[in-house]
Amino acid sequence: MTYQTVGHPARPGLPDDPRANVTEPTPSCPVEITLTALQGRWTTLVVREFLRGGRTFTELRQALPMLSDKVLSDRLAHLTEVGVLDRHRRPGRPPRVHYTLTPHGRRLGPVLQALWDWGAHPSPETS
Amino acid sequence: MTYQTVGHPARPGLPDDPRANVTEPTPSCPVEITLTALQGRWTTLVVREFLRGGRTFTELRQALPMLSDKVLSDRLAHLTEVGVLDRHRRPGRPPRVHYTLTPHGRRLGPVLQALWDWGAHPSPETS
DNA sequence: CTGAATCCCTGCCGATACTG
DNA sequence: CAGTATCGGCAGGGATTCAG
Repeated sequence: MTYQTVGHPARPGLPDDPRANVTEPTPSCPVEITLTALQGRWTTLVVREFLRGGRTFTELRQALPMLSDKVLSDRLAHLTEVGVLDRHRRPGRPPRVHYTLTPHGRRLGPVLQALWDWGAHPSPETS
Repeated sequence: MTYQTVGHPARPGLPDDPRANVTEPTPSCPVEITLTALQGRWTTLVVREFLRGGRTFTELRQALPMLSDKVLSDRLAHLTEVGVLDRHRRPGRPPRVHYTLTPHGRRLGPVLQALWDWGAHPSPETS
Protein backbone atom coordinates (compact mmCIF):
# COMPACT_ATOMS: atom_id res chain seq x y z
CA MET A 1 0.00 0.00 0.00
CA THR A 2 2.26 2.76 -1.17
CA TYR A 3 -0.19 4.81 -3.14
CA GLN A 4 -1.73 6.39 -0.08
CA THR A 5 -1.44 10.08 0.31
CA VAL A 6 1.00 11.50 2.80
CA GLY A 7 0.33 15.20 2.72
CA HIS A 8 -3.32 15.19 3.70
CA PRO A 9 -5.88 12.80 5.12
CA ALA A 10 -6.70 9.89 2.90
CA ARG A 11 -9.89 10.32 0.95
CA PRO A 12 -11.35 6.95 0.12
CA GLY A 13 -11.03 6.14 -3.55
CA LEU A 14 -8.88 9.17 -4.14
CA PRO A 15 -5.29 8.11 -3.63
CA ASP A 16 -2.57 10.68 -4.11
CA ASP A 17 -1.31 9.11 -7.29
CA PRO A 18 -0.88 10.73 -10.70
CA ARG A 19 -3.18 8.06 -12.09
CA ALA A 20 -5.94 9.40 -9.86
CA ASN A 21 -6.12 12.44 -12.11
CA VAL A 22 -6.64 10.80 -15.45
CA THR A 23 -9.30 12.52 -17.48
CA GLU A 24 -10.10 9.52 -19.66
CA PRO A 25 -10.88 5.87 -19.02
CA THR A 26 -7.31 4.90 -19.75
CA PRO A 27 -6.31 1.24 -19.26
CA SER A 28 -3.47 2.29 -16.94
CA CYS A 29 -5.88 3.49 -14.28
CA PRO A 30 -6.02 0.88 -11.51
CA VAL A 31 -9.77 1.18 -11.25
CA GLU A 32 -10.08 0.45 -14.94
CA ILE A 33 -7.73 -2.49 -14.60
CA THR A 34 -9.95 -4.08 -11.99
CA LEU A 35 -13.17 -3.36 -13.81
CA THR A 36 -11.63 -4.81 -16.95
CA ALA A 37 -10.69 -7.97 -15.07
CA LEU A 38 -14.25 -8.30 -13.76
CA GLN A 39 -15.73 -7.22 -17.05
CA GLY A 40 -18.49 -9.19 -18.63
CA ARG A 41 -21.68 -10.84 -17.55
CA TRP A 42 -21.27 -13.85 -15.25
CA THR A 43 -17.66 -12.98 -14.44
CA THR A 44 -18.18 -12.15 -10.78
CA LEU A 45 -20.24 -15.30 -10.29
CA VAL A 46 -17.45 -17.37 -11.80
CA VAL A 47 -14.96 -15.75 -9.45
CA ARG A 48 -17.27 -16.44 -6.54
CA GLU A 49 -17.27 -20.12 -7.39
CA PHE A 50 -13.48 -20.12 -7.31
CA LEU A 51 -13.42 -18.40 -3.94
CA ARG A 52 -15.11 -21.55 -2.78
CA GLY A 53 -12.29 -23.66 -4.16
CA GLY A 54 -10.75 -24.97 -7.35
CA ARG A 55 -13.11 -26.04 -10.04
CA THR A 56 -13.17 -27.97 -13.27
CA PHE A 57 -15.06 -26.93 -16.35
CA THR A 58 -17.76 -29.46 -15.63
CA GLU A 59 -18.18 -28.43 -12.01
CA LEU A 60 -18.59 -24.82 -13.05
CA ARG A 61 -21.16 -25.77 -15.61
CA GLN A 62 -23.12 -27.56 -12.93
CA ALA A 63 -22.84 -24.65 -10.52
CA LEU A 64 -23.98 -22.14 -13.13
CA PRO A 65 -26.37 -24.06 -15.35
CA MET A 66 -27.66 -21.05 -17.23
CA LEU A 67 -24.17 -20.11 -18.41
CA SER A 68 -23.42 -21.32 -21.91
CA ASP A 69 -20.26 -23.28 -22.65
CA LYS A 70 -18.91 -20.61 -24.94
CA VAL A 71 -19.27 -17.80 -22.45
CA LEU A 72 -17.88 -19.95 -19.65
CA SER A 73 -14.91 -20.74 -21.83
CA ASP A 74 -14.51 -17.08 -22.65
CA ARG A 75 -14.63 -16.10 -18.99
CA LEU A 76 -12.08 -18.72 -17.95
CA ALA A 77 -9.74 -17.65 -20.72
CA HIS A 78 -10.15 -14.00 -19.81
CA LEU A 79 -9.60 -14.56 -16.11
CA THR A 80 -6.55 -16.67 -16.88
CA GLU A 81 -5.19 -13.97 -19.13
CA VAL A 82 -5.48 -11.25 -16.50
CA GLY A 83 -3.74 -13.41 -13.91
CA VAL A 84 -6.73 -14.31 -11.78
CA LEU A 85 -6.79 -18.02 -12.58
CA ASP A 86 -4.24 -20.76 -13.11
CA ARG A 87 -5.00 -23.44 -15.62
CA HIS A 88 -3.92 -27.04 -15.14
CA ARG A 89 -4.40 -29.77 -17.71
CA ARG A 90 -5.20 -33.08 -16.11
CA PRO A 91 -3.80 -35.96 -18.16
CA GLY A 92 -5.95 -39.08 -18.09
CA ARG A 93 -9.37 -40.15 -19.14
CA PRO A 94 -11.55 -38.32 -19.36
CA PRO A 95 -9.32 -35.28 -19.81
CA ARG A 96 -10.26 -32.57 -17.38
CA VAL A 97 -8.98 -29.08 -16.91
CA HIS A 98 -8.61 -27.76 -13.41
CA TYR A 99 -8.65 -24.07 -12.58
CA THR A 100 -7.53 -22.42 -9.39
CA LEU A 101 -7.26 -18.86 -8.17
CA THR A 102 -3.82 -17.31 -8.24
CA PRO A 103 -2.74 -15.31 -5.19
CA HIS A 104 -3.63 -12.26 -7.21
CA GLY A 105 -7.04 -13.69 -7.92
CA ARG A 106 -7.59 -14.51 -4.28
CA ARG A 107 -7.19 -10.84 -3.53
CA LEU A 108 -10.41 -10.23 -5.42
CA GLY A 109 -12.22 -11.40 -2.30
CA PRO A 110 -12.16 -7.99 -0.61
CA VAL A 111 -13.14 -6.36 -3.89
CA LEU A 112 -16.26 -8.48 -4.21
CA GLN A 113 -16.90 -7.86 -0.54
CA ALA A 114 -16.84 -4.11 -1.11
CA LEU A 115 -19.16 -4.45 -4.10
CA TRP A 116 -21.47 -6.63 -2.02
CA ASP A 117 -21.50 -4.23 0.91
CA TRP A 118 -22.56 -1.27 -1.14
CA GLY A 119 -25.21 -3.16 -3.05
CA ALA A 120 -26.56 -4.77 0.11
CA HIS A 121 -27.03 -1.41 1.75
CA PRO A 122 -30.48 -0.05 0.98
CA SER A 123 -30.67 3.15 -0.96
CA PRO A 124 -33.37 5.55 0.24
CA GLU A 125 -33.55 7.07 -3.24
CA THR A 126 -34.09 4.00 -5.33
CA SER A 127 -37.77 3.34 -5.75
CA MET B 1 -23.84 -5.46 8.44
CA THR B 2 -26.13 -8.34 9.05
CA TYR B 3 -25.24 -10.47 6.08
CA GLN B 4 -22.10 -11.79 7.70
CA THR B 5 -21.94 -15.46 8.40
CA VAL B 6 -22.39 -16.66 11.93
CA GLY B 7 -21.72 -20.37 11.71
CA HIS B 8 -18.22 -20.26 10.27
CA PRO B 9 -15.45 -17.73 9.73
CA ALA B 10 -16.24 -14.98 7.26
CA ARG B 11 -14.88 -15.56 3.80
CA PRO B 12 -14.32 -12.29 2.02
CA GLY B 13 -16.85 -11.74 -0.74
CA LEU B 14 -18.81 -14.77 0.32
CA PRO B 15 -21.35 -13.64 2.88
CA ASP B 16 -23.74 -16.16 4.32
CA ASP B 17 -26.73 -14.75 2.52
CA PRO B 18 -29.13 -16.54 0.24
CA ARG B 19 -28.27 -14.05 -2.45
CA ALA B 20 -24.69 -15.31 -2.30
CA ASN B 21 -25.87 -18.47 -3.97
CA VAL B 22 -27.57 -17.08 -7.02
CA THR B 23 -26.71 -18.99 -10.16
CA GLU B 24 -27.51 -16.17 -12.54
CA PRO B 25 -26.60 -12.49 -12.78
CA THR B 26 -29.89 -11.51 -11.20
CA PRO B 27 -30.46 -7.82 -10.44
CA SER B 28 -31.21 -8.63 -6.80
CA CYS B 29 -27.62 -9.71 -6.15
CA PRO B 30 -25.86 -6.91 -4.25
CA VAL B 31 -22.75 -7.29 -6.37
CA GLU B 32 -24.82 -6.83 -9.49
CA ILE B 33 -26.53 -3.82 -7.97
CA THR B 34 -23.20 -2.11 -7.42
CA LEU B 35 -21.80 -3.03 -10.81
CA THR B 36 -24.99 -1.76 -12.40
CA ALA B 37 -24.64 1.55 -10.59
CA LEU B 38 -21.04 1.89 -11.80
CA GLN B 39 -21.90 0.55 -15.22
CA GLY B 40 -20.78 2.36 -18.31
CA ARG B 41 -17.67 4.02 -19.57
CA TRP B 42 -16.62 7.18 -17.70
CA THR B 43 -18.91 6.43 -14.78
CA THR B 44 -16.19 5.84 -12.20
CA LEU B 45 -14.37 8.96 -13.32
CA VAL B 46 -17.54 10.99 -12.89
CA VAL B 47 -17.99 9.58 -9.40
CA ARG B 48 -14.38 10.43 -8.63
CA GLU B 49 -15.02 14.04 -9.53
CA PHE B 50 -17.90 14.12 -7.10
CA LEU B 51 -15.82 12.63 -4.33
CA ARG B 52 -13.84 15.82 -4.70
CA GLY B 53 -16.96 17.90 -4.16
CA GLY B 54 -20.18 19.03 -5.73
CA ARG B 55 -20.07 19.88 -9.37
CA THR B 56 -22.07 21.60 -12.05
CA PHE B 57 -22.49 20.29 -15.56
CA THR B 58 -19.98 22.80 -16.85
CA GLU B 59 -17.38 22.00 -14.22
CA LEU B 60 -17.62 18.34 -15.05
CA ARG B 61 -17.23 19.07 -18.72
CA GLN B 62 -14.07 20.99 -17.96
CA ALA B 63 -12.72 18.25 -15.73
CA LEU B 64 -13.40 15.55 -18.32
CA PRO B 65 -12.95 17.27 -21.66
CA MET B 66 -13.04 14.09 -23.72
CA LEU B 67 -16.48 13.18 -22.41
CA SER B 68 -19.26 14.21 -24.76
CA ASP B 69 -22.23 16.17 -23.47
CA LYS B 70 -24.65 13.40 -24.26
CA VAL B 71 -22.76 10.72 -22.38
CA LEU B 72 -22.15 13.05 -19.45
CA SER B 73 -25.85 13.76 -19.34
CA ASP B 74 -26.58 10.04 -19.51
CA ARG B 75 -24.20 9.31 -16.65
CA LEU B 76 -25.60 12.04 -14.44
CA ALA B 77 -29.14 10.84 -15.07
CA HIS B 78 -28.15 7.24 -14.38
CA LEU B 79 -26.30 8.05 -11.18
CA THR B 80 -29.20 10.18 -10.03
CA GLU B 81 -31.60 7.35 -10.75
CA VAL B 82 -29.68 4.82 -8.69
CA GLY B 83 -29.49 7.18 -5.74
CA VAL B 84 -25.85 8.18 -6.00
CA LEU B 85 -26.39 11.82 -6.91
CA ASP B 86 -28.78 14.57 -5.92
CA ARG B 87 -29.82 17.07 -8.52
CA HIS B 88 -30.46 20.71 -7.73
CA ARG B 89 -31.75 23.23 -10.22
CA ARG B 90 -30.26 26.66 -9.68
CA PRO B 91 -32.71 29.38 -10.66
CA GLY B 92 -31.13 32.49 -12.14
CA ARG B 93 -29.08 33.46 -15.11
CA PRO B 94 -27.44 31.58 -16.48
CA PRO B 95 -29.36 28.53 -15.26
CA ARG B 96 -27.02 25.98 -13.71
CA VAL B 97 -27.64 22.55 -12.36
CA HIS B 98 -25.72 21.46 -9.33
CA TYR B 99 -25.08 17.81 -8.46
CA THR B 100 -23.93 16.42 -5.16
CA LEU B 101 -23.30 12.95 -3.81
CA THR B 102 -25.99 11.46 -1.62
CA PRO B 103 -24.89 9.70 1.58
CA HIS B 104 -25.36 6.49 -0.35
CA GLY B 105 -23.18 7.81 -3.13
CA ARG B 106 -20.51 8.88 -0.68
CA ARG B 107 -20.25 5.27 0.40
CA LEU B 108 -18.91 4.47 -3.03
CA GLY B 109 -15.58 5.81 -1.81
CA PRO B 110 -14.49 2.52 -0.21
CA VAL B 111 -15.72 0.64 -3.27
CA LEU B 112 -13.54 2.67 -5.60
CA GLN B 113 -10.74 2.29 -3.10
CA ALA B 114 -11.03 -1.50 -3.26
CA LEU B 115 -11.08 -1.41 -7.04
CA TRP B 116 -8.05 0.83 -7.02
CA ASP B 117 -6.15 -1.34 -4.57
CA TRP B 118 -6.52 -4.48 -6.64
CA GLY B 119 -5.65 -2.76 -9.90
CA ALA B 120 -2.66 -0.98 -8.41
CA HIS B 121 -1.20 -4.24 -7.16
CA PRO B 122 1.08 -5.74 -9.79
CA SER B 123 0.09 -9.09 -11.21
CA PRO B 124 3.00 -11.48 -11.77
CA GLU B 125 1.00 -13.26 -14.47
CA THR B 126 0.08 -10.34 -16.66
CA SER B 127 2.63 -9.85 -19.38
C1' DC C 1 -14.57 -33.42 -22.14
C1' DT C 2 -13.09 -28.95 -23.13
C1' DG C 3 -13.15 -25.80 -25.63
C1' DA C 4 -12.79 -23.04 -30.74
C1' DA C 5 -15.41 -21.14 -34.82
C1' DT C 6 -19.19 -19.04 -36.64
C1' DC C 7 -23.45 -16.32 -36.96
C1' DC C 8 -26.89 -13.13 -35.44
C1' DC C 9 -28.76 -9.95 -32.46
C1' DT C 10 -28.86 -6.50 -29.06
C1' DG C 11 -27.24 -2.54 -26.53
C1' DC C 12 -23.75 0.84 -25.69
C1' DC C 13 -21.10 4.75 -27.13
C1' DG C 14 -20.00 8.65 -29.77
C1' DA C 15 -21.18 12.48 -32.99
C1' DT C 16 -24.28 15.70 -34.58
C1' DA C 17 -28.17 18.54 -34.42
C1' DC C 18 -31.88 20.61 -31.98
C1' DT C 19 -34.86 22.63 -27.65
C1' DG C 20 -36.35 25.06 -22.92
C1' DC D 1 -26.59 26.39 -20.08
C1' DA D 2 -28.17 21.88 -19.78
C1' DG D 3 -29.87 18.80 -21.67
C1' DT D 4 -32.96 15.66 -25.49
C1' DA D 5 -33.43 13.28 -30.20
C1' DT D 6 -31.64 10.62 -33.59
C1' DC D 7 -28.46 7.80 -36.10
C1' DG D 8 -24.53 4.65 -37.13
C1' DG D 9 -20.69 1.71 -35.72
C1' DC D 10 -18.98 -1.68 -33.04
C1' DA D 11 -18.27 -4.95 -29.48
C1' DG D 12 -20.48 -8.32 -26.20
C1' DG D 13 -23.20 -12.28 -25.48
C1' DG D 14 -25.98 -16.30 -26.69
C1' DA D 15 -26.97 -20.54 -29.57
C1' DT D 16 -25.24 -23.80 -32.44
C1' DT D 17 -21.83 -26.51 -34.50
C1' DC D 18 -17.22 -28.47 -34.97
C1' DA D 19 -12.51 -30.07 -33.30
C1' DG D 20 -8.38 -32.03 -30.12
